[in-house]
Amino acid sequence: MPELPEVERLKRYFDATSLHQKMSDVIINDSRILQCAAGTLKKVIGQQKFTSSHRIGKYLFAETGSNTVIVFHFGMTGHLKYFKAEEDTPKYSRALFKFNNGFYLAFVCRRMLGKIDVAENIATYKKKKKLSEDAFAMSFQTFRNNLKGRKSAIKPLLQDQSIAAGIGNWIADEILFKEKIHPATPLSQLDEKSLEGIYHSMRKILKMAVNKNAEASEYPSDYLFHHRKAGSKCPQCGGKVERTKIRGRSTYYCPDCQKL
DNA sequence: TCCTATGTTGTCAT
DNA sequence: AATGACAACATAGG
Repeated sequence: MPELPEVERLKRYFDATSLHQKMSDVIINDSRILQCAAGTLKKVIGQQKFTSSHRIGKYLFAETGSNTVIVFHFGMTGHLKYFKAEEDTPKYSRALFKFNNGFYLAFVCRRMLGKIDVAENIATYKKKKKLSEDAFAMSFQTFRNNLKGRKSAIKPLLQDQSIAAGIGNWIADEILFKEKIHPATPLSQLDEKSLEGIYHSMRKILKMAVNKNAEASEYPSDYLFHHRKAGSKCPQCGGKVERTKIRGRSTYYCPDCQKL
C-alpha cells in the first residue's frame, strides 16, 4: 500500500475512525511488527486516546495524550482497518487497538515489513531515521540542498527517504518518465533545469495521486504506471517499455524517451 | 523451482 | 564520516 499518496489516504481513514476515542488495550498478534517492547506500547495505549495525527512521507504518527507518539510504517503490504464484529477481523491483523466503543483498529500487514514503534515525539524520530521533509511539503531549495554532494544514479536518490520522504519505486519511475530522464543517469550529469523539472513533476504526480485518494485505477492513462511491464507500449511514443534493475529494484522506463 | 511485488535496514567496502 | 551496493526480512501468487 505504501507510497506517500496511499499513506495520506490511510491518515484520512485513521482520522475519520480512530481519533479522540478512548482505548483500553492493544492486542499484539505478531510481535515481529513491533520495533519496541510490547509492554511499552501497551503502557502507552492503556486508557489513552489518539489526539492528533501527522504524516511525513510514508510514516504516520499518532500522538497520544501522554506526550508520546505511536509510529506506523506500512512496509509494502500494510494498511488499516476499523471494524467491530469479531468475524470481520481482517486476515493478517498483526496488532489490534481496542476502543471503548467496541470497535477495533487493525494494523494489517501481509508481509511483515510494516512496523509499529513508540517515540517521544515526531522530531526525535525524524532525526533518528534521517527522514527528510515530506516530499509534497518540501521547497525546491530544500530538495536541491538534500541532493548536494550525492553521486549515485538519480532514481535511487529519489527513493532515498532522507532526500524526499514519501517517494517510492513507482513514483520515482513516473517522475523520470515524465522528465524523459534515464533512471541510471548520474546526478552529476543533471543540470539545474533538469532538477527543477524533476521537482515539479514530483509535485504534480503527488498532487494528482493524493487528489485521487491513491485510487490507482483513476490515474491518467498516459502515466507509465499503467504500463509497468516489459514490452508494454510506451504511452508517449508507442515504443516498448523496458524493465531493468537499479539498486535491486525493478525499474521500468522507455529507452526511446529516456536516453542515457 | 524461481521470480516478482508501491520498503527499510544492517553490513561491508570504498 | 559519508556514500553506495547488496543481502536479508516475509508472504503469496504466477
